[in-house]
Amino acid sequence: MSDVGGAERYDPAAVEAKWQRRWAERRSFAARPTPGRPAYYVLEMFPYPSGDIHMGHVRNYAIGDVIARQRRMQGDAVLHPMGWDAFGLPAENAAIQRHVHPARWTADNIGRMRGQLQRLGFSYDWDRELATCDPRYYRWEQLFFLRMLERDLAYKRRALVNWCEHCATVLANEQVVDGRCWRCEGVVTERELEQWFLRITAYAEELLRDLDRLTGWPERVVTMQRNWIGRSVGATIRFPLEDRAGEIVVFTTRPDTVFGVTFMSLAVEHPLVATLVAGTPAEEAVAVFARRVRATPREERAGGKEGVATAAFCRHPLTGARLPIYVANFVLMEYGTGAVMAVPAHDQRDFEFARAYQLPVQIVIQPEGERLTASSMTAAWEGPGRLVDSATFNGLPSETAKERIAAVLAEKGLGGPAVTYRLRDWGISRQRYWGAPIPVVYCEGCGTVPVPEAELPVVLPEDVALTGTGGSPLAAHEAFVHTRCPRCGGAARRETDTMDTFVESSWYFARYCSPREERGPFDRAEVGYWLEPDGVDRYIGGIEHAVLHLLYARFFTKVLRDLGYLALDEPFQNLLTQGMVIKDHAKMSKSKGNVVDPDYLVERYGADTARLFCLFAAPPERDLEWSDQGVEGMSRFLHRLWRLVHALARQLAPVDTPVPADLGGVDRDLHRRTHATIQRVTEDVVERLHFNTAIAAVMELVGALGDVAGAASPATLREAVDATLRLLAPFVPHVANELWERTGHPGTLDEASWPAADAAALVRETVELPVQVNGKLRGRIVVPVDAGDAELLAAALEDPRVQQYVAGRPLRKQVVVRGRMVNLVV
RNA sequence: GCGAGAGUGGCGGAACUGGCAGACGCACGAGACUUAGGAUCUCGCGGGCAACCGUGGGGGUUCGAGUCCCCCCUCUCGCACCA
Repeated sequence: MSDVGGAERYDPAAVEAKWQRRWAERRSFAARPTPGRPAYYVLEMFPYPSGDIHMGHVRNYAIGDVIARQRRMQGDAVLHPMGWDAFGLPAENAAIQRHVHPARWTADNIGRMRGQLQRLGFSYDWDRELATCDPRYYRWEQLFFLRMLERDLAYKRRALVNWCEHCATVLANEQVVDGRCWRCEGVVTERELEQWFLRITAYAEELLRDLDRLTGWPERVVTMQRNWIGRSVGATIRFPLEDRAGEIVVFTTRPDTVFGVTFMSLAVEHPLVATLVAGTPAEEAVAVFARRVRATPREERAGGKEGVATAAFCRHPLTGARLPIYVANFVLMEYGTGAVMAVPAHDQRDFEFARAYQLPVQIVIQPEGERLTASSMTAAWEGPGRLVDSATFNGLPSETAKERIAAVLAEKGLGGPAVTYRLRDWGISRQRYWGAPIPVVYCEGCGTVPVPEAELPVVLPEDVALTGTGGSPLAAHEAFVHTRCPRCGGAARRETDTMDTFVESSWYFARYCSPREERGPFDRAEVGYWLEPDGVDRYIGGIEHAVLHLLYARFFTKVLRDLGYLALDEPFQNLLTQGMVIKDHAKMSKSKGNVVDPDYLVERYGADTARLFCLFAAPPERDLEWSDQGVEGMSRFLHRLWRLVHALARQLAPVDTPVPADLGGVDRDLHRRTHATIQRVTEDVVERLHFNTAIAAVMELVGALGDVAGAASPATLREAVDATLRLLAPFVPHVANELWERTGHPGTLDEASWPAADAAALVRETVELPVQVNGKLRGRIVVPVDAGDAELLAAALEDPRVQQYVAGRPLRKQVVVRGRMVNLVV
């Protein structure tokens, strides 16, 4: 290549090292509350320190970095922190397999990954870095737990829980995916254990209601959370037992079908089952059946409708009819009351069950324009209709009947309107070592006693034996387990379960406001400045957390608000869920062998190229198909930019030379293009978050700049080059900064302002408009921008190609849209 | 089954409110510069000889539809015996 302008070759490694050093030395990205400046908090979901940064991280953080850098240039005070979701199972597994302590393993990984992030040039405020395994972090979490305990938002109970055999621990409902562990994909079974729960159900209504306020969230995520919370409106109905005290309470969404009940179905786990069958001939059969159902994994239970009759009966609360009680495999103890009133005529499951066990079908809803008969039915009628054989409710539409019947039940003390949620309380006990200790002790005399706040943190001891042979390592740590009861001073044992790591990630975003604060979890002023009242301005992460993390964090935010820590209803005002990084039509993963190593990319092409490709190849919310050749393309663009700017350097007017008002020809056009690009890029970056089109627009400007290099005046060239570098700064900060410095700017580009489009520059005198004949493009005309309809029409008719198509035929209609097009209908 | 989203060149993707389909990039082709080129630069690049035809398929609304309406097909994701 000819050595244009005497410049040396673009060497990304040298340029990037130089600027990264400078940023670190100057603490360029330290977030400082600045009165009079708008605060902007942009956050990417923090990583689990698994060992290495992967392309998914690079994409996620590149998106966040564009936003952070653009906002800084725009004049906002920006908080853009990074930290580590550092507790969790992989650390423990590594310890068992490789005999490294989880703390060591985690710290090493953090060190390595921090270096990788720094080499990518992300503009984090490293002074605010935090790791959740640090006692200075989790001590506050323990405090929150104690406060939740006081308010009965944390509680312990014996419960059926999801147990992952492989991970040897309990999983929350949210962590069971298709009957398998979310992490290791091992089969999940049921176990009954003493567990700590957080009462997220107390917030079900608010979590659901406030979804409507999350207008900055993708609808998909909102819908998933709505479905997960799963609110059902209906009624509870009490069915008294026959010949003994007690009753079966059911929840139903169809109180209108109550007169169609012909039997009862109980879950095998229902507490009443044992007493109902005790000493009856059914006892043995029910026990066998219950054992079998319990042993069946949840996903397989969905097979067929099966059940066993107990010998017991109950009474219909309104008719007094005698109803047999069954135990059935399809009734879930976790939902509603674990008991179902069976209405075979109007519920498909009950219908199938009734047919299988020859139970009566009683029609009580007749659909519009049809006449169902029990004997001819092949499926339940689950739709609306009018009530029949329902005493005083006959003739009512089913919708009205739902309310009337619920009201009557309430009057008579037989039940009443009720709402049920699918959402369960959050089980947070984990029988594992590498997590935050749950701050309670068990005293023989006093029972469960909270650790006094003054004694926090309950520090996780490091000297444990990690054998992998089962059982919590903490339980084997004598010095940790044996303690004194804070209440009576007697001997006591510590809780040896640790907290689910999702607890740590439920509040970390708030801790970033004051990560070093020791007097409390949050510094009032910092939290007030950065976070309140609307939360993180822009949160970016993968869709896989749509219900897990994002629901827990919402819950925690509301709890912290009610505990008086935060004046905040929702943690994340705007959410951007970025797509996966795909290669060869599959998600990049080690097991598939299709990973691209960011280190290699940085080494070979530089961080700027890696970032640019991630941002250019697809809009953020879509999946990104990896292309090695696409990466080459981005690298070429940066080399071209480097050469062009160097070639132009000597032609540029001094910094800040104003562009004259009376430009002509090439200059006028370049000036206009510069400002048009500023406008387009600003809109794409700030409002649409479509970085791919923003980059494309800058590429066009760079192309135009190359075309007019020799012809334009120094002042317009200076303006165009400066604008290009400013617009590129958030995407490729190293090379943009370097070129900025090399084109004579005294300050750094990081400190420069985001350019503003000048409306006057955008004005054009003439425009080229398409002319259609009968809706088909036939010609183009160049007309003054302010041309009137008549002028446009005349110009259109003068176009030779248009004339050819009109061919003297009379105009039936003409459509003239000023500034857009002309359509002639003949 | 319920819910959400998506189908545009060889590929990734543009076209924001109905108004020039395919911006930008990749791949590909031709040429230039060269001892050489996997560097760089220039030009071309939806299909068709053409009239024309083209945004998953079929209808419709409109002067005009990738965009709006109806029906259908395919794919992705989430939930799923939820009473």
